[in-house]
Amino acid sequence: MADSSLGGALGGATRSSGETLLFLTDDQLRRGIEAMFFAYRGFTADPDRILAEKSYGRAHHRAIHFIHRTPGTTVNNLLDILGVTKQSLNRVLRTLIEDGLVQSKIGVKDRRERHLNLTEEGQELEKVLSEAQRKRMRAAYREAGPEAVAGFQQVLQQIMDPKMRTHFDQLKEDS
Amino acid sequence: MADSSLGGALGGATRSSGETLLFLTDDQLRRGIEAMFFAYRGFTADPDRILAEKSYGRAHHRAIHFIHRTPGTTVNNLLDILGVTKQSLNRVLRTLIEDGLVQSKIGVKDRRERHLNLTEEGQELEKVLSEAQRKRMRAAYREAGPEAVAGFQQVLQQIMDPKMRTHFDQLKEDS
DNA sequence: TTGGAAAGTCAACAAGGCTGACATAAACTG
DNA sequence: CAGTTTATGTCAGCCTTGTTGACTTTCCAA
Repeated sequence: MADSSLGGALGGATRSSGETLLFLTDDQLRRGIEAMFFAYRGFTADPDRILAEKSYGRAHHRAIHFIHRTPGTTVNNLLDILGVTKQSLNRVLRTLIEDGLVQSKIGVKDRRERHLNLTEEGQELEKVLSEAQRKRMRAAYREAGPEAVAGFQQVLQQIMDPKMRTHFDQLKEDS
Repeated sequence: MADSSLGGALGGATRSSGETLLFLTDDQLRRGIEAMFFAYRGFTADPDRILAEKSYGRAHHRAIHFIHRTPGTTVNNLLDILGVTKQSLNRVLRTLIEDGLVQSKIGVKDRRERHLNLTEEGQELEKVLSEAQRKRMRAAYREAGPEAVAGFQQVLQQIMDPKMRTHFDQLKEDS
């Protein structure tokens, strides 16, 4: 086989336009996979500690986060974003409503719907949680620099399922 | 306060050397946080489907991954990397050993230790799982390009807890 | 030879996923 | 108006995977 063949394997890498794509080797991919694993642990560590004190879990954090992001959202919309069953979400929402962190209002146009909002107490917890998480992200961003951050965002968006990317893009819009 | 003061807030951004660091606004940070959430779901989706068929879970995948990465590792070392309790890990390891995917050998130098290795069957499952996960990462890397990938790695490393970064770096070395 | 480390086990519990079944109210449709 | 669909909530039960605490066995090392 001639050396000039296109797309041939080269030590696990692929070849394209005569350039070796080293960033696509299985080794590079494995590093990315392990980085995702270890980083996600760090990513959730700070909120987890705060939540544990209040005997809440990550599920509560996610609900609080997205209710904060899209105030007045319906249960169905939240289910779609969070990707869990309504039974699972309902268990979490019930405790948040009982504890006075979330308010559920019957829809005006469609009275079957429940519109969810954070109460003042809910806003406070959201702020504590998000600030703890932002603090770590801010430090990471600062260390890595703006170009790295841009790449970080690009790759994460590609990793998402297309449906989740739609949700992500919609959240981005109403900044 | 004079306008020339350093480190003053500017529309949520910070100022450094006279340059506005837009990538450090709370809005940018929030985007990163949401991207991590949605991307991690995609990241685990493919292996999760395969594992569900075999009635295993993510915990089994993690054990298999790191045993594959560091053959002959001890239980204690694995505990350190995975960051769970030995009871939790033991439950997972027991099923993997019973099912013939993992082999546990008594240490030669220190007979208290158990050295873990994947059996041939274990290697096969590991390959299926990691190839499914790599496939998505490979597509994401290809779409984003090498510079984005470098940034992706940099930011993830900064998000990790220092202790986890040590583990990550050690795994990187013996590539 | 004895203390302590490594490993394993048992029990109990909780969070947070899941399925299935069922209830209710409201909206929609023919 | 009757029937169907939709949105939500709820009950019951199951699974995985995390936790703590107590205890045993093995066995290295001082």
